Amino acid sequence: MSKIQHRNLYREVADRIRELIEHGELIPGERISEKQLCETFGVSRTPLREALKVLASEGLVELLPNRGARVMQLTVKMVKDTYDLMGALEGLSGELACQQISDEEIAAICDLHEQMLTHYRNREMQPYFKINRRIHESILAAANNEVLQEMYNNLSYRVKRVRYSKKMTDNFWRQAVNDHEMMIEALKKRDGKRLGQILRDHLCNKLEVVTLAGVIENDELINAANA
Amino acid sequence: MSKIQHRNLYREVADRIRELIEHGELIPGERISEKQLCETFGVSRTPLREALKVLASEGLVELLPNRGARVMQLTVKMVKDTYDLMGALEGLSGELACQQISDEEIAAICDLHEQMLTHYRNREMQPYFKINRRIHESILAAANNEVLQEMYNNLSYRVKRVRYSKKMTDNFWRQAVNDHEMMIEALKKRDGKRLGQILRDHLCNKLEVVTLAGVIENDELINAANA
DNA sequence: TGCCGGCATTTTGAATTCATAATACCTTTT
DNA sequence: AAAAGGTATTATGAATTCAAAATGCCGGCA
Repeated sequence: MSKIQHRNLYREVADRIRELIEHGELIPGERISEKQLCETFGVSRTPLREALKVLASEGLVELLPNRGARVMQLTVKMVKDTYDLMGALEGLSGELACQQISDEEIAAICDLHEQMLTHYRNREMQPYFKINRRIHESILAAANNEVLQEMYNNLSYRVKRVRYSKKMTDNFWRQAVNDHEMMIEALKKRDGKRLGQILRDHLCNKLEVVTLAGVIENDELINAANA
Repeated sequence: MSKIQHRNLYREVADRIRELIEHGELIPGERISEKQLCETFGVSRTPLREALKVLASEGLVELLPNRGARVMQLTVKMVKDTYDLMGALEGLSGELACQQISDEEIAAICDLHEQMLTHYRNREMQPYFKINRRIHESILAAANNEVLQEMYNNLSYRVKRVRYSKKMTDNFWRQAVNDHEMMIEALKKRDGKRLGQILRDHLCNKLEVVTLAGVIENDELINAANA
């Protein structure tokens, strides 16, 4: 029995705008016309503006007083900063998870790990990433810290756009899988310090940033290079 | 030359409500009457409701659809979770700070540290905490990661209310000062790993939570015990 | 030709109004 | 007297309206 979802318009609208940003249909830096969005969504300006306020405090859009809203522009530094943060959060999630994770949960993660390995051997990128993501989510969930989850998801959303532009070279991929092996090992031993360290240091996300940093200057804007 | 502050009403209102919450004039769990707040602030419902949306995504208030807003109720678990997170963030700030902090910045922090020690020796609680806070803020600033700063400040705001109820026993205090000595040492050596570890493990905030946890059950609400 | 200033238009900010969901109160019935 | 149901009231959700700021356009002027 799932909770009844009283969907307010502003939540709905916020979700839709998030999608638009994620899929690159709203260009970063470009001015968001309230009227236009109102028309496309078929709502009045009130819920739309409320949605923009929420998105602004999530860091997805920027509100310039008397000058409307625009999609937050990401710089390489911002992305790097965000990834540093996410690394720390993943590390914490690993430590906390080890303190209380059940045998069943560990088994489930090991199972996911095996599936991931299969996808790796078959060089199936998309399925690989999907499982990869689920593993990290499982650890995050096992940490049993809602505040942490909320923060992580928020950060994750901010940089979701740039994930499309990642390049997965064979070397990086192998390294990533190797890290996951170590992770599983640490998890089985419930070695929180070690799992945390692995997650912090070797966040597979890092390589994406490295890739990016090679191309774009530190304070330069990230162009909306999406799929 | 400071930036011109275009103060929108909703920002102003949000700030005011934050103050009300912080000072315990809005009781956690108690329903926030829109009309009443509108009258006290002398604004219409539109900016008020926008402010509430912002505060909600900051985690300070809770919006129940069709049922108005209420000040977020803190449970001991939530506070503990938040402090775990803040510990991780402080740890990160230490690591990052060591990578790029200048000699001048280190000197400034050492200076603050000396001031703090004086207040400690004189048993001047309030000044001690003030300087203590400034030290942590300095390290956070030296980390040069705006996203991190933003997150930390947000988390800090959420639990600001409970800080009033902390008890500083002699033992805890001595321990805290001792940690600070180690911190300074690590900072001088620019030993990021170590500074991070010290900050993570021995966040002086932790003791407050411990104190609290001794009195209140884990999922119990924290009563609005303010100064 | 290029720049400045004023008017018109557009867009945002805030108040008001209208609609609908929730709550309280009162009546009715057992 | 207590409970159930229905109506009245109140509070919230959303649209509309009004006000003010910003932008754009045009003409005048150097």
